[in-house]
Amino acid sequence: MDKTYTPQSIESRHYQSWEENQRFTPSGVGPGYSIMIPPPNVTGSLHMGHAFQQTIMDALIRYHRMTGHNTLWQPGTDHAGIATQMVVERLLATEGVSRHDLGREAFIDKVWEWKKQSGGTITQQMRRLGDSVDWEREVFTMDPGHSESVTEVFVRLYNDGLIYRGKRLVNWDPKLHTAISDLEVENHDDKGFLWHLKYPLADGAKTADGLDYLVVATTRPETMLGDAAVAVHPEDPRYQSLIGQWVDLPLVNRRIPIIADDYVDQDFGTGCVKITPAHDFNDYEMGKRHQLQLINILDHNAAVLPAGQVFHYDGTLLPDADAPIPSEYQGRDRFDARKAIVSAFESLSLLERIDDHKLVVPKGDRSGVVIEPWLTDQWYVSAKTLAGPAIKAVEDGDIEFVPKQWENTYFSWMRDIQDWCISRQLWWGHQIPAWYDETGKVYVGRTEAEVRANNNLGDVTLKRDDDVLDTWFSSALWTFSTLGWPDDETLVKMFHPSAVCVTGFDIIFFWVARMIMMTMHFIKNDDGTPQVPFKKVYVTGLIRDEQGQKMSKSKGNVLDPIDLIDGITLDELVAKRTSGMMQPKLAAKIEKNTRNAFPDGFTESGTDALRFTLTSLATLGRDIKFDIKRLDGYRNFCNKIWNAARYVLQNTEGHDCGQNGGDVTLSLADRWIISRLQKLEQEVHKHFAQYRFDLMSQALYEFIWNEYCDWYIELSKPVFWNENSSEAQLRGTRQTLIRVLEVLMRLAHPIMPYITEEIWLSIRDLAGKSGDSIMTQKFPEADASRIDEAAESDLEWVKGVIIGVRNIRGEMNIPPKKSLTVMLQNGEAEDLRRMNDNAEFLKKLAKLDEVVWLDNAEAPLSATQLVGSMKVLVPMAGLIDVAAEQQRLQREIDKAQQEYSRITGKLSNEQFVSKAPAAVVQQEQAKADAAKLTVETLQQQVDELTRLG
RNA sequence: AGGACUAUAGCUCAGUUGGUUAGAGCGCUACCUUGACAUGGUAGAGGUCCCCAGUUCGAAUCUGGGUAGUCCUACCA
Repeated sequence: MDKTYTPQSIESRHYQSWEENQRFTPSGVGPGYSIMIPPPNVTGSLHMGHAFQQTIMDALIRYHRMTGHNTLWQPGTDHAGIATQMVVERLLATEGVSRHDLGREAFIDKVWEWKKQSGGTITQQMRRLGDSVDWEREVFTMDPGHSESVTEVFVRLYNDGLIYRGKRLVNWDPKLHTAISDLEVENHDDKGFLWHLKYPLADGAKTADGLDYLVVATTRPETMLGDAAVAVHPEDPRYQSLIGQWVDLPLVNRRIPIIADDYVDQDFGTGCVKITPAHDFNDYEMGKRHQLQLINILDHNAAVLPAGQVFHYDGTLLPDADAPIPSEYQGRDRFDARKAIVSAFESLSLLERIDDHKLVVPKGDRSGVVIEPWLTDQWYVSAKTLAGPAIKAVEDGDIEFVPKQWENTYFSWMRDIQDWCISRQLWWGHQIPAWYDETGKVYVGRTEAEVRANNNLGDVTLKRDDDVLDTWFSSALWTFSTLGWPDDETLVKMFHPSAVCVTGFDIIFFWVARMIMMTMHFIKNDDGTPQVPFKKVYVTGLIRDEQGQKMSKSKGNVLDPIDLIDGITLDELVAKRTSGMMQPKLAAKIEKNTRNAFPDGFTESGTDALRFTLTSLATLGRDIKFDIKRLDGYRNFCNKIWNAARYVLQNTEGHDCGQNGGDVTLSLADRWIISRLQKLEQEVHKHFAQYRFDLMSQALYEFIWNEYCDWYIELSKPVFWNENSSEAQLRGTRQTLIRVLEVLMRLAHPIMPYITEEIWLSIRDLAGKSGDSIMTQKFPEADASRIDEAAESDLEWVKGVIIGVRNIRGEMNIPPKKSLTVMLQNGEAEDLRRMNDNAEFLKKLAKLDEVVWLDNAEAPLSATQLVGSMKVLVPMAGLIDVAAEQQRLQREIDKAQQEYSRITGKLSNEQFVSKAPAAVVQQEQAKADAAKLTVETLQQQVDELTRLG
């Protein structure tokens, strides 16, 4: 092995070998265990969140592979309709070409081209991360197989009456020219205005106050062009007499009725509300109740139409109805029209006042522009029906969220679920399998031929629906469509339901909930009951930057996991973060922040260190602030492992490690580390079962560094370097040294695949193992018979003495090189036995010349530490300042005295003694006794120093 | 408006069913280049567990209230 740990030189080598040897392919043996990767957007690249989730998935997959499961990790990427289309359009825009210039087919060809080029980025990143996904089964959501599933699901849902088409208000994105679902709308708090407009009463009517107008308040004055009524509360005394009367709508000269509806809040503004059913969701509902006219005044750009279009609620145009729009507003953008309309009201003295107003503005999550409620024909999924079983599955525990509290989030959304608008006016995506004849009648089928055949259409002209489906409609089928549904269900039987869905809380609604609904509708258990897509949902926190900010490209604080693995200079990092920005103005700020946060860029850490860092952060909380210091620490940990392995090899290679039998004598240290190892194995299994990757990492770190390296390796040295060691003793320690390391490599492999493979291959033979890769080895199982409590407490005693001596050295500034004589006094028979058994360990690790047992003999002037009741004495003879030692002892005495008083106080409380469990009382009593003994013994020692000194 | 979550060492975080002297890493202090490792070793300093009240023999942990912060959902023109 090389002297230094260089991750880059081992990582690519092993990944390539795993892939070439098809180690990621399901074994075909054992119970099925599968995870379907949340498919990343094909045109993007993986960020820290992906690295985090994929590390967890890979750890689970590798663990289950090693515990004998038939394991499949299904990879793939998502076509991400809007996002991808935008990326490609932006690319085209740099050449001055729009998608309309190209036409639909040519544009889609361009997208495929881009996908081909960019899709490799993600798969390359996944390989670098060590993901053991089954590449042979990789799926892209626009692949023919997946597309076929999408069509099949659409057709079946349509036939089941769960998909319908209708003209309704939708969230319209006037920039992207498509409908989007509720979930894709982000509500932003914003400061705006409340315009108070006067609407003159018709036919000479007057208000209770004698005014000849009503005042309505609005945040969107331009919508008045489409007003259909003014509403008041039915019990509002101010307007009782006006209900059923009319107002003359200014500018457009239409009469609109005054209606009563208890939706109106009497206390807000004037208590009068203008109703625009075609441009507001609440108004739409009210309009429906009162059969008001639906007057659309905007086009797909959210610019004002030449004339209002009046619809009925069944979506048909009312050709006779008239909603004229004055020419000065026609064709003007909504915000432009707003200004013009406000000033028109002002010049007509119809603008009462303008108030500042805080409001919530809906914006498209992709485009960022203000969403317009707009009347269009769209396809919907009746979500309520599908939601029923999906809710029940979680209620019944067929699906469990980890952590559990996310179930509430899920329930609250599912129980109030709205119909899902699934059509998108895009070109990139799964085109809706619906055809229209010349009368506009719709036919749904898998293909045009099927539609014609099923409906006896002969050679009637049919036109396919232009729209595509919401990307999430397709990804909702992910768990079963990737397994070959509907053509071949062999793999569905083998791998479905998947074991766990590892994802972020931000897509519980988008994806998790919809997967559950769709899967349960289409996939059934043998007994005919709906089958869930996965049994667990492991919800991870979001990875935030070092300040706790969400990572985003526009903030310039994203981290590319590969940069952490390979390292990157500050200049390169700055360049990366400031390139291709939507708002180049921010570049200077980003550069400054970056230089400030990472003045040295990143040094190479390797995949294993990154993965270990990510798992150690995987607590069951919400947010994770990514602290680069943690990564540094775990890179050092990898280095520690590397060097420990070097030590092990140096002392085992070319020696007899008992691979071929032979007598073996185990030292106390050997028995101790073996015992500790069994407990570690138990712990790791437990943490996997409970998804506590943080505790698992911590347990491994703790064991490897603080037990194996700090103590066990050090304790092996006295055996190896003692010329009196027997062949059996040497063999025993070599064997333990190598075998414990070998087990540790298997235990750590799911988290740190590369370094464990590298080391495992070098020590395999010495450890008496065979096989081509650690990946296919059995995961360690604890052997309870090897737990040795006696060895553990003996070794604790040994450590206690050594630490006691080191403490005296440290506190008294005795040079580490200086050999000491140590005396043990006031001990019991057990202490004597332990001393005799472990003299070599003590001498070597505490750097002692000798250890002397004092029966009743008087001790010389000494510094003292206690191990239980036994005194560990370091004779002072010129080494130690008496006063200093007395002071040090006094501090210890004070501490113990405090402890003693605290506990005796507790014990003298009758309530405590009578009500607390006997074991607790006993334990407290023991603690009190120990503290008392400490005080007495140390006090005695202080007196002794006074007497002798 | 409703709901969820968070608050523990200078920083980033653990702390299971109430019983610890409240832990880890990083950082800090002192000492140490001994033959796995200075990406290291040894020893150490550092905490009003956000505040108040309650339950209990006993509260970082349970309950109620408050403060601060984060997030989700909904939204009155």
